[in-house]
Amino acid sequence: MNMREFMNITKALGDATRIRVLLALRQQELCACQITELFGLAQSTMSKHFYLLRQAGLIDSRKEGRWVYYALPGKEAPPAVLEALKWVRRSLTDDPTIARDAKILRKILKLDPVEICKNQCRS
Amino acid sequence: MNMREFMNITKALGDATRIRVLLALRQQELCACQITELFGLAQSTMSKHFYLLRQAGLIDSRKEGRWVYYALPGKEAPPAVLEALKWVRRSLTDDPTIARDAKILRKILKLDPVEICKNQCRS
DNA sequence: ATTCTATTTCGTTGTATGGCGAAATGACGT
DNA sequence: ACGTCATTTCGCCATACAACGAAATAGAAT
Repeated sequence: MNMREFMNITKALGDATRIRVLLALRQQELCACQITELFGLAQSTMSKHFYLLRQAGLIDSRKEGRWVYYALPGKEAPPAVLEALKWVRRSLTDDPTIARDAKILRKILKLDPVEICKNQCRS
Repeated sequence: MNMREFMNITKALGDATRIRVLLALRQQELCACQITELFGLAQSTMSKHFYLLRQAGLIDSRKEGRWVYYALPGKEAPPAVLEALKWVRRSLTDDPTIARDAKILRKILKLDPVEICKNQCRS
C-alpha cells in the first residue's frame, strides 16, 4: 500500500463520528438512514462521512432501489484495511460512547426503516 | 482505552509528516534536530508534530542537556498504541517516500549532530 | 552573570474539514 | 410522464490545523 492510500485511511479514522459508524457496522450492515438516525446529524453530513469511509476502503456500499446499505468490507479487502478495522474494534470495546451507540442502535433496528426515512425527510 | 485517548491517536496518525516521523524512528532514537533535518520543515513546525505524537503516546521523549531525543515507546505502552505502530510499519514497508526518507536518514546519521543544529539555527 | 544554543511557545496566515440547508440525482409507484 | 422519496452534490460558514517567523524558555559554556 502506498502513502496516499494509507493516508486516506488514517484521515478517515481521524473523526469520531466515522469511528462510531465503523463500530455500528460491527454486527450487521445498515441502511444510510439507520446510521443517520443513530447520530442525529444532517443527511448531507453523513453522506460525506460515508464517502470518505468508502474512499478509504473502510466500508462497502450496496445499492438496493432507493436505499443504500453500508457494511464492513470482507476478507478480500487490503490487509491494511482489515488490520485498521481490527485495531479500532479491539481498542474501543468498552468505551461508554460506543456502548451507548449500540444501545440506541438496537432500538433503531426494531423500527421500520421506512418510518425512519420519512421522519428524516420531514426534518 | 476511551474514545478521547483513541481519537488522539487517530488524529496524530492523520498527517503524512507524523507518519514519516514514526517510520524514521523504526531503527533508533533520533534527536529533534536530526528529524527536523530529514524533513526540511521549520523547527517550530516539527516541535508541534512531536507534541501531538507524544500526547498520543506514539513516541517517548528523553531530554539530555539541550537536546531532546525521540523514540518509539517500549512494550509497556498501551496495546492500542503498540498495535497502531505495528499497523503503520507493516502497511508502508515498500512505500517510495519512506524508502527515500530512510536513505536520507542514513546520510544524516553519518553527520555530526552538532553541525546539523548549527545549520538549522542559521536558517 | 552573560552569552550562545536547542527547543518550545506564541501569533499569524492560508488551507482543510465538519456542519448545515438547498438543489440535484436516481429510483420507485402511480 | 409525473410526483415522491432516499441519497448525494453543491455552496456556504465556522472551526481546526499545518506552516512559518519571532519571541520566550531552558541548558551549557565562557
